[in-house]
Amino acid sequence: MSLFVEVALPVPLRQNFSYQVPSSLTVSLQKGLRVKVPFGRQQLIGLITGITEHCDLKPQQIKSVIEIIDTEPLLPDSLFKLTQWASRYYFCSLGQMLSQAIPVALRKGAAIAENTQTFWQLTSAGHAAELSTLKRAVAQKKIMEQLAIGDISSDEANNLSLSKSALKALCEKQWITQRTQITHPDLTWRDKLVMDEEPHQLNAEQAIAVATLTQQQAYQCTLLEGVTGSGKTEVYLALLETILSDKKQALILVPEIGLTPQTINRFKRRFKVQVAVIHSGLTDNQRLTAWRRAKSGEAAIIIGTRSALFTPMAYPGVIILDEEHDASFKQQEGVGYHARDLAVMRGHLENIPVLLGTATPSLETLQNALSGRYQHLQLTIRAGNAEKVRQGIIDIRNQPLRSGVSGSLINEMRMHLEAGNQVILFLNRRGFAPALLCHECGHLHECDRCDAFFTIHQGLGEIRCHHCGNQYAIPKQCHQCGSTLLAAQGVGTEQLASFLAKEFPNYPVIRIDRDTTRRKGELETHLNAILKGEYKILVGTQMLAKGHHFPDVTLVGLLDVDGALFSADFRAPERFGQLYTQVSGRAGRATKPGTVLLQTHQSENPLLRELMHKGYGEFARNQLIERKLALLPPAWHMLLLRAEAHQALDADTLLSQIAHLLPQDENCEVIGPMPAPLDKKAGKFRRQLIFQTKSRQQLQQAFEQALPQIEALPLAKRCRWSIDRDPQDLL
DNA sequence: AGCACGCCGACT
DNA sequence: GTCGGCGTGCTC
Repeated sequence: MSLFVEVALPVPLRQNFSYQVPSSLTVSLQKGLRVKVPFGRQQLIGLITGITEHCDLKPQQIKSVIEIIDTEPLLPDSLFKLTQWASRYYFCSLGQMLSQAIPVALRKGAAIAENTQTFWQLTSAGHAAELSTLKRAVAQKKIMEQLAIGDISSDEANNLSLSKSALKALCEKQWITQRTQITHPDLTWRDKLVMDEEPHQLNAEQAIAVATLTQQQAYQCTLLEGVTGSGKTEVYLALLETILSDKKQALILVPEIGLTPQTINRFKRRFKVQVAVIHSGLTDNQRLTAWRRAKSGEAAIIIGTRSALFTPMAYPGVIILDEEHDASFKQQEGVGYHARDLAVMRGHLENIPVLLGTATPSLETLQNALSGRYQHLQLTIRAGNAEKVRQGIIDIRNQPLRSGVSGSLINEMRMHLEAGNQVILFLNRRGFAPALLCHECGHLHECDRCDAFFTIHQGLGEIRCHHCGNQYAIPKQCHQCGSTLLAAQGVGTEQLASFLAKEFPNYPVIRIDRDTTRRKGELETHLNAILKGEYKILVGTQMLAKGHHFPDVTLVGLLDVDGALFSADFRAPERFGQLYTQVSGRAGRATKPGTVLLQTHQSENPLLRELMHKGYGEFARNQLIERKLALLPPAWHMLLLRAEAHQALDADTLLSQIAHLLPQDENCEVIGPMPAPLDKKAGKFRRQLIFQTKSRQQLQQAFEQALPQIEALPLAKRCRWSIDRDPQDLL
């Protein structure tokens, strides 16, 4: 009798695949093992999700499993369940979810087994060898001398910069050889936790928070709402002390930009334990090593960005998500999962506490905290009695602006600079100018593949489309009328920085945006230079706002408040509130009070006024009420369907057909199809459809029911379309 | 996503 | 005459 397995494969198809298991392989069949299978013309590695004795497919359609790779399931039960849950929630296949959740090396077939270390050692011939014969081979002689003292691991060999070719040569002479040894996980931290650094004295609020958190034994989600400078990290560290002494591991998730050496060191310094750091810069093998160290329990602390959420732990103790509101926790490519939401689910499944920390909670989390689903802890005291910042609005209606800067802001800058301080200006448009305008005919130069204007990059001598990467030399003549009177329209960071350099020749200016920090480590270098005071004027996009603290900055200017506040996106006010609160929390310090200035055409805007006078907490609570009235998340639940086609009509038709398959009543709403905010991108037309329901279950149920019918639509096969549950933005 | 097949433009 | 562009279709 033959056996079949259902296999989840890393392909973007919403289904599993059945394979026959040759009788030679049926011995240790089990759910969760990896298998190598033929797939089309290629071979892929997938995970067994089920074992059956029957298969409905025609025998000639079924292929056979090539190899069973594992002897034990790849993932602990809780993580297997988490990816399963996530694949249902995000309407993708388990295979798609898994391909985000497991390290690439494992998807290529690397062993789950413990980490191994390779050593170089002398052979008996090597021991007997006469070193004087190596007079002309200095590198080889050095190696032989080292090995005579003792074996050397390949890591050490790298550190000692032993020559690779010399090692190879000695290997060929059979004087030395390699030996691999399984490194047994070092779990001594569980016997006795050793501290490397004395904990700081906690203030009353922090002590209460820590006392509350350390009592949590089972699943419980907590929002730790702490103003900037209130010492959230101290609370994390104190909680970690309890978790680690309880012999349990901690998983710490931080935003993409937050994983700086400073952050990591903060955790590394306090405890004498191994910390596994997982970030995008790791190679596949480094990532796998970190994964194994976490899985074995050797790494007591695992700290990483979004995808680190899926790291297995032998002794799960707590999940901490710092800067909970940060948008980088939502995956944008492929399956758009939200690490915060999945972290909460993982906490459930592992039955461990989850801690969400931020100064500016997302409305989703705030709602859960206010409704009592999450415990709500607050830190309101700023360390060192930092003085409250001075806030001001610069009304720029009818004001002359030079490169986007008003006279009042220039004056204010001069005062702060002359006092020896630093100034930051935020402008969320990189490049020199966001458009190229013909002075004679008024033609604005548009990208030929997108529905967007070209941004001028003066320094590069190029015009670029920020949406598709299209680029040309800056034209000398208008494309429409041939006039040579072309003018830059609007202001970008490049122009702003060069204007300021001229205006303030004695104060060095630095620009921080995606253009100036393209290379790896460049951001770090620039940040350090800023901290050292090498620059006095800092110009940047939001990139500069996140997670960095510059103690000598006393003036922060936000230049494009109007653009940030009135974007088409429903989350724009929330985002602006968070940005504003983050930057104003960072201006100045105890001895140097900070100033935050906003340039706007809407100086009377009630949202702005509320934010400035009542603070983020109240602003956010009112935003929640508005979202409820507008039937928007988190009050209602949203699913965004995007379709892309060369013919706008195809995308439109597909989405209308989908719209007809979705229920519509007082609890379910279908909006669209409508053009996506960027109508045409990279030569393709984009349309979108929003499906909203009053409750989460309704959305799940209704869409699960409609999905097979949607997939059966003929257009659905020809048209590129995607599902985004809980979209971050509608762009 | 890969990978192959197939059909039209600019090159040795 | 071919190389190579990417549109289309398939994967147990």
